[in-house]
Amino acid sequence: MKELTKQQLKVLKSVEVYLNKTGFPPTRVEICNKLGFKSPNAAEMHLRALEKKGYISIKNGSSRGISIVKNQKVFGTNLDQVPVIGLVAAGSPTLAEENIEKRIPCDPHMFAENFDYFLRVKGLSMIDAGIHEDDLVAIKKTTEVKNGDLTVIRLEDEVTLKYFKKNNYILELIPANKDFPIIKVDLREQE
Amino acid sequence: MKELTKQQLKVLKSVEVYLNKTGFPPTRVEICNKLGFKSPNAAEMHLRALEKKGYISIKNGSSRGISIVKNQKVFGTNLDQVPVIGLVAAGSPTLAEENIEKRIPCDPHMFAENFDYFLRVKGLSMIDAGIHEDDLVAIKKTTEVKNGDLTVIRLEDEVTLKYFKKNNYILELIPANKDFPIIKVDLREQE
DNA sequence: TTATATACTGTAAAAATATACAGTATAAAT
DNA sequence: ATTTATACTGTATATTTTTACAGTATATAA
Repeated sequence: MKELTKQQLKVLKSVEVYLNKTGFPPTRVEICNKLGFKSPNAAEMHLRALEKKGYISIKNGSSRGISIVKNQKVFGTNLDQVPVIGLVAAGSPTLAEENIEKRIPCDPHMFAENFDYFLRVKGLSMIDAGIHEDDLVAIKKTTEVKNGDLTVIRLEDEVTLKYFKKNNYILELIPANKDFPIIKVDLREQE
Repeated sequence: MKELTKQQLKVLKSVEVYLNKTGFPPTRVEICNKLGFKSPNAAEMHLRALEKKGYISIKNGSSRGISIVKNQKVFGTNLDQVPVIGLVAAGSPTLAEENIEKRIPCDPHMFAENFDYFLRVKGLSMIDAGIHEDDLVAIKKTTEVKNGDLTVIRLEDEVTLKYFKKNNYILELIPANKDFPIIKVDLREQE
């Protein structure tokens, strides 16, 4: 597990103490008061760091929506902390820390195959496949791609979700939205 | 422990389930949705009933400020659920359920002597003793009253906090506020 | 010297939340 | 027949809370 800074550890501990004392998690402001910060944003940023590193999980928009992540192997259901990657326009989505939006406790076997991470969808190019803005798409890393597969493709600086089709040297990337063009790539010209 | 109605039990269980699932307590609206109520006030009233009966404690004004009361003998510090009684103008304050505002987990030995319940102060008659509106006063039930004691006195339909002074048949009740009169009672006329 | 990461302050707005108040409905008790 | 307890609906408001944005300061690395 990723290491914590001194301040992040303080915040984590103060959440645990509050939880033990009251039975519910603290607010940002309560953490500030306890640790002597003067801005709720100080607590917010430490909490988000703790979330990224997998020590806590935060339910967005919920007051006191903090829960501490245990090494939970509860009743055989293996709840891992699956990372959520933002679909950034530039650069390939990787599991590097700076790309992790947060982690969600869930079973990677919840679908037929297991998967490695979630990708948060930006834009509307997949709308005909029922995938909307801000949806989470479960992604499995693989080296084998078959024609017709829905894939995460990096083309130069663009990362997109497209259907995959390859004939010899001609690669076709088909978006699931009629308003978007089919992209054709000649693999002899471009990688 | 006081018995619960069917609905109160449902609410208590749903709080426990939510807590186990998320790690933090539900809001009134979340309880409503889970149990099919259409008004957050439905949840509120059941929660307040559970609080009165000592099954949960609620931190007023805090979101999700619900904690489930365990039979806590944690580390030797005996945390009982001490009831809070509203100082109602008419009738004697008793530990009967309808008078219990709520319960607070605390050690009855936190002061020198132990005590039976808290009384919530209404009015300003004790202000010179440093007791203000809405303060909680720890009350010990007793049959022996000495002169000079601060006592809870019932006179006909009035319940008040007063200093106690008795000479033969003349009882004097002295308020700790110069703006309030000393009440003298001749015990041969009135009980 | 210019980034880059950590660690904040300060403010503000939108959303979530607790909670008060005024009703309605129903069954059981008086 | 009227009260009483339980169990709600529906609405509204004040407060709490999250969270975004724009800065500042400092130390370390390139």
